[in-house]
Formats: sequence, structure tokens, C-alpha cells
Amino acid sequence: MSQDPGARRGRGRRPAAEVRAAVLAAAGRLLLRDGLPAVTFDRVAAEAGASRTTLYKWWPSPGALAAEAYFARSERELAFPDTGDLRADLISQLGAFVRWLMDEGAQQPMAELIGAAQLDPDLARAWSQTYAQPRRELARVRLRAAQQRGQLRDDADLDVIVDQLWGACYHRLLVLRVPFDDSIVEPLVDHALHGAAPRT
Amino acid sequence: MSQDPGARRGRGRRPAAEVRAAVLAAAGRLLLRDGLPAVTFDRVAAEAGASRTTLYKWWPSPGALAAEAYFARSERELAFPDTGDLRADLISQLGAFVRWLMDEGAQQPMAELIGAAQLDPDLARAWSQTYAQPRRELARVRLRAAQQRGQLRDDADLDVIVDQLWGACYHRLLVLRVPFDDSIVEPLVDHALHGAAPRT
DNA sequence: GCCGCAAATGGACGCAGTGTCCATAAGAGG
DNA sequence: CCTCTTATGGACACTGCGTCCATTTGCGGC
Repeated sequence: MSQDPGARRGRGRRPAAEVRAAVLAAAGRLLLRDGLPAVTFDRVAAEAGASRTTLYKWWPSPGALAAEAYFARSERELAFPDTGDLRADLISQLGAFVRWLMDEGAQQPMAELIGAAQLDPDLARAWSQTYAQPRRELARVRLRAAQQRGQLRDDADLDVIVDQLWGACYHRLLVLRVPFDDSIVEPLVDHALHGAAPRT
Repeated sequence: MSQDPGARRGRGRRPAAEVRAAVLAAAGRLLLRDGLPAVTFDRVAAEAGASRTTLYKWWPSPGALAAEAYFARSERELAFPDTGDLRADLISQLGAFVRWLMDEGAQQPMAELIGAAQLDPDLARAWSQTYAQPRRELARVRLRAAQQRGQLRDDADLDVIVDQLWGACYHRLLVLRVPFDDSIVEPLVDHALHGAAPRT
């Protein structure tokens, strides 16, 4: 009994895994095509051939569903390179981040998800656990390695460095809302490493 | 004929200025008391003794109204000090910003407004024009003065410095959503000025 | 001082989305 | 084969948006 994937099922049960996958796929599609406001339980249910009741069981809010759908689809390289050259690795990683935002269309969903997280505690939780904290930790590990090799001052505050590098990008994305590209990466890293004051 | 401010007016006309003031006051009150989601045209109209129709004439969205109401109420010191001591001035200004966020309860409305701006173009416009761009320009002016006095390198990117200093705070506020206080200000400024790499 | 225009008013409408309920149908496991 | 689990469709009230309308009233012109 092969099922036509597009066919409407009857009323009864369907395997949980199948439903979840269909819902996540539908939510991701809606998010990328029409933006976060289009990710409503109503529309996702219709798009996935599921019922709203089912969605309420697994996700606390449309925002949380959208976040999970987005990260399920962008299961991407989080690994932080360690070639021994801190400056090159920072430029490489930060540049990849900026190009991902700008060239691969991640800018819009990213801004919308972080934005909605300020108003939806469930989305905020999902966002923080799935994305923000892990990435921060990876960067911290890489910087700690550099510090132990003497490439950073002993009294350097690693968290502050992370905040300055990635925070600068988020600042332009969320607060200033101005376009930018990876040409800011080199100055950013150099300022973080050597400061803006004249060398004495 | 002194009017009891709390009394219900009749149906007809009321001075525009009076209505606007009442609406902004009501919106600000709702924003601070119950958060941005409570600032709906319905509720503000009821709270201000105005009608929804009137609100639609002046504000394109509840978000835009909330933003205007917030900044009307927090008409605060934007002036950037210039004592000649760049480090001290940066610490002073950035510290005031962080204390305003944390101690004066600006954290919640601020995050909510920036968040909603990612989904509401009208709010984004109001936010950018009223707050973000003017502040950025003030900081830029102060940094340019320092640069001309030789307190910053000639090839320093002033925008990047602003992004690194304030962006780091917004990063913790919006992206990481972790609490912080003005103890991060000094390390932040020192890292921005002197970098995290060992002095050669 | 009267009158007409401008402007705010209350209240209606349809629409969309949330959150919750129910009886029903159908897969999965014993 | 039978039962239990679980998704299903469809209903409900509620809130908010966005847009109408006729009505009432203040203000400025005459």
C-alpha cells in the first residue's frame, strides 16, 4: 500500500515521526517563503496535512515551531577552525557567518526569529538552547586555546571578545538595520585584537 | 469650564494636541506596565478615552505608536561627554547606557521594541530615525574628535568601534539574553582601545 | 453671534489567529 | 483479533486588525 505523499489521509492516526517531519518541513517552507508571520499553526497544519490539535501537543507556540524548523533545516557547520593562526581563524569563521547571513538569505529569518524571541519566551528558550549558547561556547573554547598559547593576553575577557565580534554584526543586523558584507570582518577582527588606540 | 481629566467626553471633536498627548501617555503607561503586546489600538484607545479610528489616522501600527510613546517619555540625555579623556568618556557614556537598561527598567521595553521592529517595518522606521541613527551619529562625532587629536589610529574604523562597544551590549540583551551590569563596561572599552592580543 | 466645515466619536463589519474542547477514525501492539 | 493509543476534523469563544459609517461637536470664518 504505497501512499501518495500528497494525498489526504483519513481521519485516524498517523505515525508521530511522519507527522513531525511533515510539520517541520512545512513550517520551514513557510518561514523561508513568506516570513515568520506566515508561520501560524493554522497555515502550517494546512500545509502539512496535519491538524492544529496535533501541533499544540508538540510545540508551545508558532514561534518555537518556526525556530525548530529553521535549525532542523540549517544543520550547518558549527565547528570552529583551529589552524593555530587565531586571526585567520576568526576571519574565516566570522566571514562565513556574515556570508551566510547575507548571501544565503539567512538574514531575514534570522532577524525575524531573534526579534520574535523578544516577545515569545518559548521561542527565546528554543533559540538560546539550540543556537546561541552552543555557538558562544564553541567560540569560547577556540579563544581559550589561543589564550593558553599566549596569543591573547592573560587578562583578556573571552566573553567580551565574542560579544564584540559577533555583537557588532548583530548590531548592524538588528539595531541599525543597515546592509553590510564581509568587508567588515577584517577591520572587526583587527580592532578586536589590536584595539583602536595608537600603538605606544 | 475646567474639565475633569478623567471624565468621558462626548462624541464630537476634541483638540488634536490633547488627544495625541492622551494617547501617547496611555500607550507609554501600557508599555511599561504590561509590555509591548498590551499596546494594542483597542486597549490604548480605551485607556486614553479616544477611539480606534483616531489612532489609525496618526499611527500606522501599534508598534509605531509604542515606539513614539516610549521615546516621548524617555526624552533623555543623548549628549556625549567630551572631557578630552576618551577612555573616561566612553566608560561614562556606555556605563550610563547599561545602567539605564538595567536599573531603570528600560531593558524590557527596549528588547521588545527592537524585537518587534524586526517584524513591523513602521516600527523599524520610527526606531531607526528617532533613536538608533541619532545616537550612532553622536558617538561617531565624539570618536572623530578623538581621532583628530591622535587618540585613535588614523586608519581606525569609527563605525566598527561603535558597533563593537554598543553591539556587545545589544548582543547580550537580544541574542544571548543574559543579565549583565556595568561591570562589563571597563573591560569592553579597554578591549576596544587596546585589543585582546598581547602588546608586542 | 451664527454657521459650516473639520475632526473625533461610538459602533458596526469581516477577517485571521489563538487556545481549547469534543467525538471519531485508524494505526500499532499485545 | 481486539484494544489502546493517537491523530483527526470541526466546533467554540476570544482578541486584535483594518475599514467602514453616521453622528456629534469644537473651531474659525463670515
